[in-house]
Amino acid sequence: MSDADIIHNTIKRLALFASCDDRTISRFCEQSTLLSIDKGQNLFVHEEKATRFFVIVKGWVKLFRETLDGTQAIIDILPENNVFGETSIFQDDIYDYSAEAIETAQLISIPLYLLKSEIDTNSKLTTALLYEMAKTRRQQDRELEHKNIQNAPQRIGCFLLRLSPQKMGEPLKIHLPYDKNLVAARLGMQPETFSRALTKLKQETGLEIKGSTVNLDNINTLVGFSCAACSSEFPCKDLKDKKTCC
Amino acid sequence: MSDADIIHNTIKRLALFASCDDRTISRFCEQSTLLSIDKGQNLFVHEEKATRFFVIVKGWVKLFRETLDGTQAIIDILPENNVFGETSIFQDDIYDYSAEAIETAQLISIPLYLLKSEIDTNSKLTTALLYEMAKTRRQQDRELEHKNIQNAPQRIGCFLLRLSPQKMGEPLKIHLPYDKNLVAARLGMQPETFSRALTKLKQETGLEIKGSTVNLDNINTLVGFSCAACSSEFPCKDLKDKKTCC
DNA sequence: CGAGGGTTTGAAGTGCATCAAATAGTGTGG
DNA sequence: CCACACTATTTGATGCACTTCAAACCCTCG
Repeated sequence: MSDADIIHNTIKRLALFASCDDRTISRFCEQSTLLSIDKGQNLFVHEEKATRFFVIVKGWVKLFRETLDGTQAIIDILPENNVFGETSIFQDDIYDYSAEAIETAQLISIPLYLLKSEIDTNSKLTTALLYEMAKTRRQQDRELEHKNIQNAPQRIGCFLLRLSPQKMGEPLKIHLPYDKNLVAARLGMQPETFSRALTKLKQETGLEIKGSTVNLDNINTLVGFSCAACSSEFPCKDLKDKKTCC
Repeated sequence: MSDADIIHNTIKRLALFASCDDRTISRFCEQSTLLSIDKGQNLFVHEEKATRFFVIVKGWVKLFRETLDGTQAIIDILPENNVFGETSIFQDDIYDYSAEAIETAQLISIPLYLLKSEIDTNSKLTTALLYEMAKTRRQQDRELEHKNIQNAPQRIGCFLLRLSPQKMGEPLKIHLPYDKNLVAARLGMQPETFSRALTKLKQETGLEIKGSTVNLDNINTLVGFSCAACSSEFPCKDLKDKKTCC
C-alpha cells in the first residue's frame, strides 16, 4: 500500500472524522505525511511550539511530562488508531506533554492549522471533537478516582479487564501490551510494586502468569476483586470502546 | 432583582455563552428556572436520567461518586459561576456524578435539550463548550499529576495558592472556603492527614493559621515549597482563571 | 452548663517507595 | 549450541507517608 493509501484508510476510520464528507477527509489527507520513528525517539517535547498533530498507524506512543526534579509522569500510552497532540489548539499551540515512541512506530502527521480552520466552519467535526474530548474527560475522571480509591493489585486487575473482550463468566487470556516497567509507570507505580501486586492478584483471584501472558479461568473473580472499589459497575458502559474502563 | 434578572445576568457572564448573541442567550434564559437548595440536599444522583444542567449563582456544590463499598470520591467542589451537569449530553443523558449542596445554594436550572439542539446548529457555542472542556481536561491532568508526585503539605499549599490573587512577593490572607473535612476530601486525604499536613506547612513556610484563616507574609516561600514538585511553573499559565492551578 | 460537632493529637498499622541483591530471560559472539 | 553480558523481573529489608482507630480538646449553640 502506498503512503497515501495508508493515510487515507487510517484517517477515514477514525471516530473524529466519521462525520466528515469525502472532500474534507481528502483535504486532510493531502496535507498529511506518513513518518516512522524509532523506539525511544521523541516526537515532540512538552512546552514546545505545536504545528502538527498525530495519528498512530502502528506501534506505541508514550505521552508524559517531567517535573523540575526530573521525575516523569506518564499521561498515557497509546496504540494504533489513536490521535494525540490535537488539544494544543486550545493551548496557544503549545504541546502540553511530551511524546515518545516506546517501540518503532508509524505515524500520520497532520497540520494543526487545518484542524483549527476546519473547526471554525465545520460543525460536524467540532461536535465529533467535542465527543472525543468528553470521552477523554471521563477516562481521566476514572483514572483519578482509581488512583484515590483502588490499591495497586486492584488497579492492575482493572487494567487487565480493559485489555480483555470483557464478557462475563468467560476464561481470559491476555498478553501484556508492553514491558512491565511501562505498565507499572502507566498505572503510577514502581516496577517492584507492580511485580508484588501481580503476585498478590494471582493469590486473590487465581489467575496465572507466564512471562507477559496472563490466564484466568473465569473473569468474574477478577471483576469481583477489582470493581468492588469503583463507582461504575463492571461492563463499564460508555467506556468499553476506549482503553480506560471500570 | 427579579429571578429573571439574576438568571440573565449570570448566564450572560459565563465564558460558555460569551460568544452567543442576545437572542440565543434570551432563549436559554426563558427556559431556565432559579431554584434554592438546602445544605446537604442532593440535586441529582449518579446514574440518574439527566434532563437539566445547572449554573451556581450562590453557594457551593459538591460533585462526587460512590463506590459499591460506600466510599465517596469527591470529583470537585464548585463555587458560584460554575456550570455542571452539562457533560451528560455526551453520556446518553445520564449524570456521571451526584451533586449536593454543601451550603444553602442558589442555582439556575437549564434544560439539557436546549444545549443539545443548540450544539447542532450554533458553532460558536460548540467551540466555547470545546474550550471549556479542554480547560477541564487540563485541570484534571494536573490533579492526577499532583496526586502522583506531590505530598499532602504540598497539595494543600497548591490549593491555597489557587485561592489567592497570585501575585509574587506579596503577603497573603486566605479564608478556607468550606470546612476542613471537605477540603481534605477535595484533596483526596483524611481529615487527620489534612490537619497534620497543615501543621507541617506552617513549619516549612512560616504561614499562620487561625481557625479557617490562613496568613502568610510572602507568597514566595509557599510557591517554592509547593511548586517544586510540579511540571508547570508558578503563575501556572493557562490555568490561572480556573480553580485549578499549579 | 453540657451536648455534639469539628478539629487536633497520639499510637499503631498498611501500602507503597526505595535501595540492594538475587534470579530469570534475552541476545550476542564464539 | 554454549558461555557471556546485559537487561528485565523478582525478592528481601527498611523507611516514609498516609490511614485508621482512639481519645482528647475546642468551640458553638441550645
